[in-house]
Amino acid sequence: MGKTVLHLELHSKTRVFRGCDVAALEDGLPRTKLRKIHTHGKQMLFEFTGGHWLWLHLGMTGSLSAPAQPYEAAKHDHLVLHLRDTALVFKDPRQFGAVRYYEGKEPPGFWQALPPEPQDKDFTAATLKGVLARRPKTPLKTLLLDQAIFPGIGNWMADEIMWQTKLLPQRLPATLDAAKIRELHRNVQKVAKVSLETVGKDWSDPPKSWLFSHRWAKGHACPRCHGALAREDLRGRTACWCPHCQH
DNA sequence: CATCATGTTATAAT
DNA sequence: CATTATAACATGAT
Repeated sequence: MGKTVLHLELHSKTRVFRGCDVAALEDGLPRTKLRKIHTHGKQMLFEFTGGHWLWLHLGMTGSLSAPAQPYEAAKHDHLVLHLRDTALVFKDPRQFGAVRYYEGKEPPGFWQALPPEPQDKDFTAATLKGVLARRPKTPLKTLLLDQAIFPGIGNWMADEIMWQTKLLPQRLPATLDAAKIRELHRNVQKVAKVSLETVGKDWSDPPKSWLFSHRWAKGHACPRCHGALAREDLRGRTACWCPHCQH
C-alpha cells in the first residue's frame, strides 16, 4: 500500500508545535498507516490506523505537499512524514500555522465541534441573520474574520465578500435589511466555494472580475468601476474597498 | 532600513 | 458570561 509511516522528521520544534506533545508524536506515528484526510477551512486532520491523529493548521504561509521519495527536507519544512513512495511535507516560513497530535478512537473533540464551513449547506441565511443580531457592534468585514463563525475566511476573502456585496467594510450588522442579508449570505457561499476551486486547489487565481487580483496591484483600480480603491486599517487588518461601489 | 503581507488567536477590557 | 478591542507571533518581499 505504501501508506505506512516509515519515519518522521521534525524541525524547529517550538513555534509551530506549540500545544503539541512532540514526544508522543514521534513515538506514536511511525508504523501506523494513513487512512483518511479530513479538511475544514485551513485545518486538516490526518487519520492513521490505531487511533492516531495528526492535525495541521496552514495559517497564512503554511502549505502541505506530497513530493516523491526520496525527499530531502528544505528550509522551513517543519514536519516531514516519510511514506514509501511519497513524503508529506508541512512547510511554513512565517509559522502562523500549527501542528498537533492526538490519540483516541474518535476524532478529537474540538474537531467534531467545529462550526459549519461557510460554503456548507448548514451555513444558512438564518444562521447568518442570528450572527448579525448577536454581534451588532462589529464591522461586517471584521465579523467575517471571526473563525468561530466563518472558519477559513481570511483577510482577502472578507474584503472580496464585502466588495461583491457592495457593502463598506465598516458597515454595522444592524443596518442591513433582509434582502441584503440574503445577498451577503449568497456571496459568502460563492466566494468560499469558488476560492476553494481555484486558490485552494492549485493556487490559481479566482476570476479576474473579482477584487482579488487588483487589491495589491499597482494603481489598484476597482475592476467594476475602474475608480481608485481605498485601503485603511480596520481593527488591525488592512481593508481594501471601492468607495464608489460600496455603501 | 522601514513598511507591509493571501491569518489567526491569546489576552485584556467593557 | 458574552462581546469587543488590541497585541503578538516569524519571515520574506519591496
